[in-house]
Amino acid sequence: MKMNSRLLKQYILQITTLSDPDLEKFAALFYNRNVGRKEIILQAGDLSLFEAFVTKGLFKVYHIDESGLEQILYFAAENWWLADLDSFNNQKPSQLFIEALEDSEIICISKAHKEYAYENIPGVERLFRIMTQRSHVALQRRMIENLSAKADQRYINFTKKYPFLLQRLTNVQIAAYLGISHELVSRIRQKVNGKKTDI
Amino acid sequence: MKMNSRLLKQYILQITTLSDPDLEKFAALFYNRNVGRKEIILQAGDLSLFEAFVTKGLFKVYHIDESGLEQILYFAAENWWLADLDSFNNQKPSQLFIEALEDSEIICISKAHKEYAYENIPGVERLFRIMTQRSHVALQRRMIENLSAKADQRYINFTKKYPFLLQRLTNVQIAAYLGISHELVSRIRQKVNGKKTDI
DNA sequence: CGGTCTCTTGACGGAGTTCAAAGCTAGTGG
DNA sequence: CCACTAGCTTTGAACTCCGTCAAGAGACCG
Repeated sequence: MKMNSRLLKQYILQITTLSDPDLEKFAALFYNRNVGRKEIILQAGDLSLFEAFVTKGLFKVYHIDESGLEQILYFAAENWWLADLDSFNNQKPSQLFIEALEDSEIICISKAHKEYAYENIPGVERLFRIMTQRSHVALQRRMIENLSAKADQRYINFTKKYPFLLQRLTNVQIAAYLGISHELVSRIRQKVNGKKTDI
Repeated sequence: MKMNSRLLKQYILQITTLSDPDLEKFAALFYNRNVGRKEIILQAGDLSLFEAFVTKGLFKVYHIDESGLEQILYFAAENWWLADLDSFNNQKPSQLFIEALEDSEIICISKAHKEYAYENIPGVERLFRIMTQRSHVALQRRMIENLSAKADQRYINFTKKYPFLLQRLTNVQIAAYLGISHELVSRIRQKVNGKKTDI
């Protein structure tokens, strides 16, 4: 427990200031959970019972449309949060799936404990406001990029932004994130790698 | 002033509970501003000096890419907020433009006044956390839709979601929001309207 | 009235999808 | 430890969707 919450505390202090006792108090509200590869911790239709911080491993957060195709909203590796904001905050059925892509470890907080933290630990409300604002800004940027850039540019931007994820993901997963076919990812990769060694 | 802040107060009470005095105190931090059609109230490169709530009129919030093309992040009519979160909160140069599409009226709050509200009016921090979470959820849904649906379906969804905006927008603006060419918007509209009267 | 903006329509080309086949990799169980 | 399967990647070919270019026809404003 101590080991895993250390990452969380580091993360929080990068965002806002929280006194040491408050930090401990907040961290104590989380519980540990190990998640095996391919394990699904949230299904569409379920109520999201917890919000989680990833301390080890990798997840995909995705949607499945009427024709059965997967759209990946985001990947979450170490130091990322896993949540379906809509389902968790408004206590309504989720439209998303969350699945582990590797054997992983997360620390979780329940809805009740989070409400307790909002009410009783000064600065937690602020922490989550800032976190959400940051995700929102990041998503806005991705939206603009998707509206303007072609597939090959989007792939290149992805490799620049998440180089540490590249070898942990398959083409199929990257394709579902970029909104293109996996065959095209393969072709773009060939083209891009070709250029690299063309010196 | 009284007239315009009434809309704001109504809006806030739909989201969270705020005591009457606190509501007044918060509303008093805003100032009125009239904005003429085609007036630009934020330019890329500028620092965003205020956050605004629209009480009358219509705006577009957009980005311009290297090739000079416009991508519209969102439209804001009555009861919507105008903000470049990144620029306003982190006090760095904006990457966005905000322009009035009609003669409009907004009420604005400065960075300093907003910080004051966060510190001194209980519930304001919570208000903005919830607002940001909601926008984020909405943007996530739009992202998923853009990843999966084809142009005609996206157009249809747009008309269902924002019927009240349709007659206030041009095809060019809708196209810049959907990420397609305005010629295609025209063609899709023909096709869809054709089907409607095909009874 | 003249200029600017918008909408529509057609023709063409290019980007990306779909389908299919084959090779490759890695995990699994006998 | 090898054989087998299942999933991943690559490649080609046909097809579809959509963007671009171009031109004409309203609509609106000064």
